[in-house]
Amino acid sequence: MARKRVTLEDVAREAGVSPMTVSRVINNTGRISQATRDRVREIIIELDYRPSRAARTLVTRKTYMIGLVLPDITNPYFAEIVQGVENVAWQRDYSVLLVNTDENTAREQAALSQIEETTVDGIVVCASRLPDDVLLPLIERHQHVVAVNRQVPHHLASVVRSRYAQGHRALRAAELLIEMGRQRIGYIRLARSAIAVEADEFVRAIEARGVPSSPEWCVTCAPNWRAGYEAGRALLSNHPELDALIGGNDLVALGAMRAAIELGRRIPDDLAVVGGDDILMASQVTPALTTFRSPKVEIGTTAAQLLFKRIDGDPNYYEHLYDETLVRRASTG
Amino acid sequence: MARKRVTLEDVAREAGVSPMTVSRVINNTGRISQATRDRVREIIIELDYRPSRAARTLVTRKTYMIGLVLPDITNPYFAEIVQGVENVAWQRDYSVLLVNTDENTAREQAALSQIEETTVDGIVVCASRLPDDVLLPLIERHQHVVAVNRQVPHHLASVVRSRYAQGHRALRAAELLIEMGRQRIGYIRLARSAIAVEADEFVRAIEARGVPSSPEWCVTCAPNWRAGYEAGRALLSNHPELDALIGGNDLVALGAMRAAIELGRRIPDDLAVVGGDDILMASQVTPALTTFRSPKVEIGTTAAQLLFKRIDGDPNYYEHLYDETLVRRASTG
DNA sequence: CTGTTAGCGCCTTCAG
DNA sequence: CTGAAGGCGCTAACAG
Repeated sequence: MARKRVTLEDVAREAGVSPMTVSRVINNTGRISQATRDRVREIIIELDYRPSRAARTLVTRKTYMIGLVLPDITNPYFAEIVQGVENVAWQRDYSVLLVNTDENTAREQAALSQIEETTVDGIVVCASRLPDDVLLPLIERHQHVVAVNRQVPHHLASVVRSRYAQGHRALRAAELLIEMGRQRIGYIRLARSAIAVEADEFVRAIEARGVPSSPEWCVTCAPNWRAGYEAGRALLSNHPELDALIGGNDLVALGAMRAAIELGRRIPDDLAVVGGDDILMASQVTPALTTFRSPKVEIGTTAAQLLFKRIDGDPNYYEHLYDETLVRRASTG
Repeated sequence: MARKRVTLEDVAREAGVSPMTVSRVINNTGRISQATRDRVREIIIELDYRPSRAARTLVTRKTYMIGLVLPDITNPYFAEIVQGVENVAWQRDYSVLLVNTDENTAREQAALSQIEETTVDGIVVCASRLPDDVLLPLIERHQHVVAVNRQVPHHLASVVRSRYAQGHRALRAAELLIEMGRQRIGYIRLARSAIAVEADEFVRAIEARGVPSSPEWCVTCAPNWRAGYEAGRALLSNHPELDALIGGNDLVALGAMRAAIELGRRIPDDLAVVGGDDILMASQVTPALTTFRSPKVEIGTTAAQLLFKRIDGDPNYYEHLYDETLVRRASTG
């Protein structure tokens, strides 16, 4: 059944040249006469020869693959980043090894330590949930890495992240809500997120503006719709006094908004809601969600480009900052 | 800088054993005394030895990677399939090579012909847009392939697909709409989709029920929200008489529904809308979208399982049929 | 239980 | 412009 694999040597024999010549034709390297080049090409097609990646990798040490580690592919935010990375990789004839860690840090850790240089020429790590003391040693072993939405020492990786400080979104959202007269702002922050602000910091920032706040109005949940729904339901049941809600990302905010509606809150009259990354759904629900637009595909393409810069030999690490712009919609009135 | 790679031999030398022994320890194969096993393990850690995948692949002919080819990762439908595939691969210590073809058939073709057996141990192909005469030769070259939502000869690949015939969803939706009294049903079908029904077939099926229809009420568009929006806008502008709309999938139906709302149609009073796969957004918009629920994650896990069956040596190809169940929501009244 | 031998398929290096 | 030799790092198949 499995007829023997066609190798370089087979092609060489058939073409009456040395394996080396065939190799040169394939890689377009060295000087080869047009005649033999054509002849070899013919034989390659005739024999349906396909080079062995493994053999090539063994000697060149290049895999022509990049790794992409992310927490949840079903979050449209990450799906768009994947699209960006994929596009750039495609143009460079690279493949993308996807590792979806399903918000599981153990899995992420395993992935990062197993995806060696022998598997992949470089790595893009998205919004890692791992603490610094676990993540940094892990990326230290890789020659080329780009971190997305995560601060990492400049000598370890390139970085693509928001121009603003961590927690910026939540604080900026709070500011907006206060300006609009909201006085009791709930906050559903994301568990283990590098960009979340701590509850007490959030409380202090709000109180600094002369508005009451409380750590009781802050809850933490996983970054998906279901978790947001449940967190919102719990928070609003326990604290009916809230007149505004900030979600760590759109999915969470949308889940919470659904819970609010089910609990009879009218939005934005009784309750204003703000999200975080502007996924499609945010603009399509009723009322539409006020959120921050982030350039998702661009994040992916830039991350891939910075990675290829390194792969191409540039010894520097870079930092790319992107802007998040507030998009005001009906959920805040 | 790049300190020399640590190899099996280094470990062997340091441990005072033969490379073969080290290999056996790593692969947990053969009988090794506990003493030497421990000793070797120690040295491996001490030297921070990592096996070379390429070298191993070269001799074993196994890459421990599977390929996943799909048209659009930003469609939540496919994102969930990815999640399913990823989970199974993860359990088996396999990696997933993702190829997002961006609805570009040339790219899909390239991917399928380049992702060789030397790169990947098997392939899952989702909803290929390629015509049979292009797709079949392509998958013929691969030892192990699973096709999702696509009919393929039983001797070429395993298949995961809906229990119902092609076009079932659209026809079933039409039936429902007719039952509910709709008389002028528009259809936005997906371009190059294996599950779409042809316009004239659709028209005939409806007329067979004594309801008027017309090919003019059928348009074709790309399977994304934007395209659905534009198709819906055009269709409703040209044919204000329509009182119902069927979309090829949820994204398209949701886009069309948005267009309808912007054109002043009240849903479901003036216009009923039906979608296709039940993504999260379908249940969250207002009015919520009537659609068909498909077991997306299950599709992914099943596809991966069927693939591993083959990889594990089962010579058979299988066919897994899943059910799509109608979910009636407000968009149809 | 452990070692030896012989490649896997390709590319680097050095000769012509 | 082309070829010969050697080795990348690992494991299969046999010996012991």
